[in-house]
Amino acid sequence: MARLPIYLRALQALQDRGILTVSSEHLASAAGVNSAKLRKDLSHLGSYGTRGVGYEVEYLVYQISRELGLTQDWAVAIVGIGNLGRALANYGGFGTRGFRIAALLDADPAMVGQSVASLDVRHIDNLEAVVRSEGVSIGVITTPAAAAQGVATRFVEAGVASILNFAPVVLNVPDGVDVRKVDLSIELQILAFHAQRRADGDGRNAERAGLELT
Amino acid sequence: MARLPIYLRALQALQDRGILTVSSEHLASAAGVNSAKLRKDLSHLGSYGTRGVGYEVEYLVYQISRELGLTQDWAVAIVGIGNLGRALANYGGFGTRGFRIAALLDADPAMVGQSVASLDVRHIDNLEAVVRSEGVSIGVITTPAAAAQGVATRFVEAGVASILNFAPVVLNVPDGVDVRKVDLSIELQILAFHAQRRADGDGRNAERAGLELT
DNA sequence: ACGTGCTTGTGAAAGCACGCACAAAGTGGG
DNA sequence: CCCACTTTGTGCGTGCTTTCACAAGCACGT
Repeated sequence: MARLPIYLRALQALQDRGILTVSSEHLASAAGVNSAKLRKDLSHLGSYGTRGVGYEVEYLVYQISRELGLTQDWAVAIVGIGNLGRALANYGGFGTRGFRIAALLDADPAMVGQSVASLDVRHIDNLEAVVRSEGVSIGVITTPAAAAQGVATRFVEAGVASILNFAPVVLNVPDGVDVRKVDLSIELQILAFHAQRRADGDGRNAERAGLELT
Repeated sequence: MARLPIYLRALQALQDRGILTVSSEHLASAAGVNSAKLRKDLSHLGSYGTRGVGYEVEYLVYQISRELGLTQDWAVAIVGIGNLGRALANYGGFGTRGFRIAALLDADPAMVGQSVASLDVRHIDNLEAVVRSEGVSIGVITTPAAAAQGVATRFVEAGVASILNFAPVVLNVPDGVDVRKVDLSIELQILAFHAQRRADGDGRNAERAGLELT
């Protein structure tokens, strides 16, 4: 389920506050979901709750981490060391969650050799070698749109079956390869869409109110 | 619908290649969706296609832009000028799509006054004033998790009803306020989850095959 | 030992999204 | 003018997701 990471984060926040057990109602509101949904999600992992009490925070953290595969560590390669690539490389929240930035790659010779987040940027031609030597299993693409498909294909051919794509293109990959897309501009457009619907609705209501007054 | 921005991007790519009309089948494969779904989505905006021919690219771009509210321009304020905030400020893809970065805000006095993407970083205390003077209607939060809720509340009180949140917390906002969340670490966790399921499945199959051979 | 009060886990209903498959509608050639 | 071909728009069945509502189960005070 795509919601497990959210639960995990909420649980870790509770853990930091020293809370030992939590009810589904509580955890659900912290995660922003319905409590029945949360209970059903958790019941798919097994019965880890105690009726009348709730869930033991620490045990649940462990179970969800295991289910998500965070007990092992995943080597991540980032291709495209622009502003966004650098921001990701410097983002501290990965290491603590089982993810290790194993390599930074770029096509620009001026970028190669620079040190970013205590890693040397290497040339994209080394992609296959890096994937093999570092055991990379997750690829992150932060290149311009035009370069993204090529990088994705090389990742796939090198054996990387999980790709996180920040470039604004739909990637074409074989079955069995998992691509997730994050598009900042699309998020803004969706917000604008809802904002306009709100405004349109207000406008229409105002008009109608006006008409009714005449 | 959340898919309209994807269609729009695909259409603009077609437009750049000088293509004048497109069939639902074609556009759907470019956008990575089923053609029936695409036709149903488009039919909700009205009947803009011609049977036997397809859709006129330019007209469809205009209609979707209008539906998304991209014909007006939206002022965006970014709070939290760390690596990610800077990356967003420098990202060029916004201006061309009706979004204008109107202000950059940060709580750190050392950051205030610096120039990022030809904008002066201003202190967070000016949030309400900036929202009013620039007509900000979309707020982007790229602060650390601990500061995010406070910023969100100030945005809401200043009249901003659309928030894009990159901080790893669930924001608490009143009804009528639209929050979208982008969490890089969660995306990686979902990829890891699927990767592990693939691996587990392989393992189980291998085991079963092994057992069947004994 | 027993009842009271909470909380989980889940059956059942409702809602929704997806995709097939086809009728309606337009185009172009003969 | 008609026919064959293409493509849109949509009715309908199917399966998944979400939500409600409640029985089963556990802890605690008496």
